Amino acid sequence: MSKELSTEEKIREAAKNVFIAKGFDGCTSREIAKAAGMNVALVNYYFCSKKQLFKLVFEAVLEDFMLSTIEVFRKDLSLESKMRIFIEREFEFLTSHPDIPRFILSELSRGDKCEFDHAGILDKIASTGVFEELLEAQEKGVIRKIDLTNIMLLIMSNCHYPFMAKPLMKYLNNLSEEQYQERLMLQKQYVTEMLIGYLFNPKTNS
Amino acid sequence: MSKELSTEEKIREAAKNVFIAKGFDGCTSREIAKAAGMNVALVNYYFCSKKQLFKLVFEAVLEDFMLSTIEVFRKDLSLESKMRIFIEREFEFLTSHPDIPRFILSELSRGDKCEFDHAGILDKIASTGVFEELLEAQEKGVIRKIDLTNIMLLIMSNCHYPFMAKPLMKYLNNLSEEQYQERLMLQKQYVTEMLIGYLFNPKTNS
DNA sequence: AACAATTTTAAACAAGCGTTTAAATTAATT
DNA sequence: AATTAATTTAAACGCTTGTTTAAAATTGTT
Repeated sequence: MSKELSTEEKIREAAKNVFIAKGFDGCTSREIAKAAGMNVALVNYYFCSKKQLFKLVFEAVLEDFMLSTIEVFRKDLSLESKMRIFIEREFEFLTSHPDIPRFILSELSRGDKCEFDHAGILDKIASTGVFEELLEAQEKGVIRKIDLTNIMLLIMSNCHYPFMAKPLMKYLNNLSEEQYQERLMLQKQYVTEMLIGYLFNPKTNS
Repeated sequence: MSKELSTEEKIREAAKNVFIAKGFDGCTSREIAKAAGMNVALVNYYFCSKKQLFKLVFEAVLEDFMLSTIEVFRKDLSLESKMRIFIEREFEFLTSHPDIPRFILSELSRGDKCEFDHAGILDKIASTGVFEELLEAQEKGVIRKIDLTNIMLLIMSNCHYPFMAKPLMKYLNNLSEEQYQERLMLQKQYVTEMLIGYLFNPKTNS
């Protein structure tokens, strides 16, 4: 635990936590400064404005979120193994960062905050070769012929939503935190089986 | 289009739209009043405070959202047919109200706004007999033996998330509104097939 | 028509917002 | 050690926030 973070880094780190927890509209510059143990004016000294600080934080979080688990597709494994490991790691990442999907979708949905620079993300995903691999597998009849957007949606739906819906599910079903974590680990298995079963070996299904 | 709404109803209606679009933190009392064509003071005259108005709106939206499509389980159809029709109507409802899932999950995740009264919702869902029907189907081996919480999660993930993720998916994949609507309609089919295939006839799968 | 109750309005309130300023402090350079 | 630059601070700026007030306008009642 090296406490050797610069003032700028401390503010950026605190801002990330506060923004993710409360959203851009739900927090104040003073709250961020206090969380970083700093004076309010320092936020603008280093980042010009709350808006600009948010833009920096959001872009970093989005990139980290989209790229953290995609690396598995560079490995030399079968597509099915990659898919299983990808889902495994996606659940692992979200267990540590359960608020990030909601944060990203919420802030993106009111996009007038600032224009986000996402240019590189899809390119970096593409650089793993995952898209070519999927298309090739479709032509070989290994996986179902579905638009990649829909495949992404199927996988992301089943990985992200269980974490986003935690307050609702705990509330409706009166579950403790531990109980919900149990359901999450079960959900990971079900989701993996279901997605693999649906996407792969399409000849036996349709 | 009867414009015969009372002042109170006009404010409630405007508040619903503004809250759903911008969130509790993202809008002001004056904005709601203007959207209703009313004076600011009238908001507090009829609803005491912004917080209380929000609580009323949120509870109504949540109840409407959770109950709008569950009625199909009262019908006299096979469980599989009910499931298909349920998903169909869920997508239909969300096509008209695409922002509601994100609204509910966002506002619930920072629950200190006010305590929400949800007591009746699960009871009303239970009154359709859907839970008994599912448990019975599980004992008969018709559907996979999975905790109801996980079944709910599977269905809700695949119905809600595609609408919540619209800004992200349009952005990442450079899709027009029309193109995304196309994917949504395809997604409905895929989700239906996948869920039915996974949940039903479990003997042939595991 | 006169009165009372309800509804609507404009104006104001203190408190908090993002941001700026200018002075105080620390660090770097000569 | 003296001087300059960079950092940090406390205080203030104008503005918006949620809410309240008290008067005006409308409606209902006798």
